[in-house]
Amino acid sequence: MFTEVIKKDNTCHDCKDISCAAAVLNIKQLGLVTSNSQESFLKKGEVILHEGSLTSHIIYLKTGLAKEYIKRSGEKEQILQIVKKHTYLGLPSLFGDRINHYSYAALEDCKICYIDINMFNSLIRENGNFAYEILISTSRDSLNNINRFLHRSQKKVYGRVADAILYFSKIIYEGDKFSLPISRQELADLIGVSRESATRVLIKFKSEGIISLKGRSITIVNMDLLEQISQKG
Amino acid sequence: MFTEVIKKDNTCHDCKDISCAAAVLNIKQLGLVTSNSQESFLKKGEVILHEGSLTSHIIYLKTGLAKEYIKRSGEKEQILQIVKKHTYLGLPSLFGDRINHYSYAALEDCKICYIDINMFNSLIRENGNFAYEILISTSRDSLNNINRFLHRSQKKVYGRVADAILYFSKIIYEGDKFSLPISRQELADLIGVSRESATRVLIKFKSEGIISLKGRSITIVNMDLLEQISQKG
DNA sequence: ACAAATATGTGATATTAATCACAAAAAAAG
DNA sequence: CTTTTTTTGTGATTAATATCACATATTTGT
Repeated sequence: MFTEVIKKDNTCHDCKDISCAAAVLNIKQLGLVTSNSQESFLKKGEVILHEGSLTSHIIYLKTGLAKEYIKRSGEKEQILQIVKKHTYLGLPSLFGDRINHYSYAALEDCKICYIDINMFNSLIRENGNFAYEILISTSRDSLNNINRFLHRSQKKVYGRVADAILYFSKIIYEGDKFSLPISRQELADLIGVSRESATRVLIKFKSEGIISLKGRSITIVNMDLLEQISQKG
Repeated sequence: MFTEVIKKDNTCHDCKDISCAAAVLNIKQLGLVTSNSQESFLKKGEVILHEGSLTSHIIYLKTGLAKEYIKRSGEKEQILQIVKKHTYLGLPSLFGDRINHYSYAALEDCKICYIDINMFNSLIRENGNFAYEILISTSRDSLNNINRFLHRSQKKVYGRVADAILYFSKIIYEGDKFSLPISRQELADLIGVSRESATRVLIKFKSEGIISLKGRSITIVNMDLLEQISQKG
């Protein structure tokens, strides 16, 4: 019985955290994935993947939260997005030029799966439905990222901070009370403003009763107003 | 002989402007594409596709140049990129939610091909190699766009204008002498600055001998310096 | 528990680039 | 070939936000 439990945890077929895409694979293909993938654990703060490295494996985030970012020497860090569990990391890089374009670091303890890229590619070529699911996920990701960037560039600091709070509320935590998984500096890097400006606006929102704020804990008090600020820039 | 020429122009198999992806289809599949697609012509300035519309057909740009942009009422126009021939328009929108997220307008007279989306989708599902090619093209597009946005947001006006000039030189025209296909306002919309600022910087570059400029014609005189300005922001 | 290191908050100042208000030039229309 | 419309260029002004320079918390390590 004990060995059976271990076995369940170790096959993709029985994995609770299986991806939407892998769900369309047949038993044989899933078995292939099982024998060509490797689970691993990372502690909060650890780097999962570094930009510039060659993609030797696909990484699938089974549990936990990570940041997707770029940090070039001399430049300030830019956070593209916060990545939730059940997501493949760096797919566009794999299909683009096989060099990772973004870095990923764990914001919480994470469970990840390394998957062999050659097997991953052959699955795409031999199973159109799998390919289709991957296309859907990369397409949505692209639309979301570009959408966020486009809007950001039209907005002033108030609108951007409002956006960030709504992003954590609606996309990441799906609730209006949460604890930010990132520092003020990182929040600023996520929305492309200075740390000081981000801080100031958060405190302004607090003093105006739009949010309640204590350290990294935020509760949205006046959602309508926050959305209005996000809209109007 | 005359009819043969006509026929050649009208089948995908003999199309000079066939996409990389379609090139991996077999004869039968190409025949299917031929009978489910329709060529069309657009004049400079015409809108090819409007954001918010439902994707009823995939559009493939056979010849000409177009701009990919977003224009919401009240907001200023944002140009995402200039699209060259041999490109599918709006693929991420098709796989995302079937609503077009971007608009496209012809910057030159264009020849386009409307392709039925149901057939396109079934080709992806039944031909993994085709799917793979589509994945490559959407992935590269996504990386390029996000790369451009990320760098832009770190740069001041000088760096952005330099970027735009280099973009037309290296990506669009592949030469250091070209005529801008867009107005000053559109150039500003492409790099996210005001028209006045864009104009001022262009003139500054001209007066410093970095480019020669007459109306919309640009020749890059000092490429090294221009690249340095692009790098240093 | 204490010291050191790191993160956060705050005011003053500087800088950048947008906006405004026109003038000039170029393109389109008649 | 004019007249009208659109695009482009230019100076002055304004507004937004980054930067700097610290003070104050908070976290981490010993």
